[in-house]
Amino acid sequence: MMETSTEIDQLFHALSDPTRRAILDRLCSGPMSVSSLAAPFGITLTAVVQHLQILEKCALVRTEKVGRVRTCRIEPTGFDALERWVREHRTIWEKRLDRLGTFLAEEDASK
Amino acid sequence: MMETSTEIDQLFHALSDPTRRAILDRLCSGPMSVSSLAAPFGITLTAVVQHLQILEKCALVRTEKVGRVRTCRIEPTGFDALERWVREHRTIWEKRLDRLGTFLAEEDASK
DNA sequence: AGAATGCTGAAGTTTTCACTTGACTATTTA
DNA sequence: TAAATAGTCAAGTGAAAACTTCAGCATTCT
Repeated sequence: MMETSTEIDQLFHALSDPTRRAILDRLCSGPMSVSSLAAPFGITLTAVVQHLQILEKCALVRTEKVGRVRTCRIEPTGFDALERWVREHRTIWEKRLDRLGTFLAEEDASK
Repeated sequence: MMETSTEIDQLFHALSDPTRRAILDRLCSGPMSVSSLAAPFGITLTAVVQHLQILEKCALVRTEKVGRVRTCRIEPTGFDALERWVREHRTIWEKRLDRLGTFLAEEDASK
């Protein structure tokens, strides 16, 4: 169902995995090679690379290969997209809360 | 891997599905029974209920059954948790960018 | 040159996910 | 009271997700 696999789908999906969020946290201390990035996680290098591909696809991470070393760094674009989504939806949310407020006020007045 | 299935995992996972986000959008126009909520989606009632359970578990939706009708409404708690996560991580992100700035400045100075 | 390092690619496994079917229960309505 | 309505429950299906293993291939070090 839902044939439109949007950017935001991928973004939320990427962030829903604790290992992936841990990778981001780790990259916050600065750029890193894949293997030193992978070191503290108890999973294979391959698995970490797969996570990186997912993070890269939604612009949370950027990687660049020089020689045999691939360096990974945080890419803020994806995070910006998340912030945008949150900001847009907060206003909708607030509208709804206003409506609820009105409803409660009306109910109160009718007593 | 990663035995700690935290709240934020569930939250991001819940929001990663387009149908689930559509359900939220729909509920923004006000509380609704399960069947009228489900009407525009081309999936079974059962499927919608399953989505609702996921949304309810991470406090994005609240439901209440009166008689044979279950009324669904938005519950802002989950959204608050998301905003908190974004806010916390924006500062980390910014720190990283500062560090990058420092790095670039240092590199510049050494020329 | 030879060995170690850093990563890549393909294929397989297990678990989780989104969804369905169909049979059932409780509440309204006619 | 019978029939329609609103939702529930248990079990099953197919595809995607999160890994793994293992065999390769450049690059760098000795």
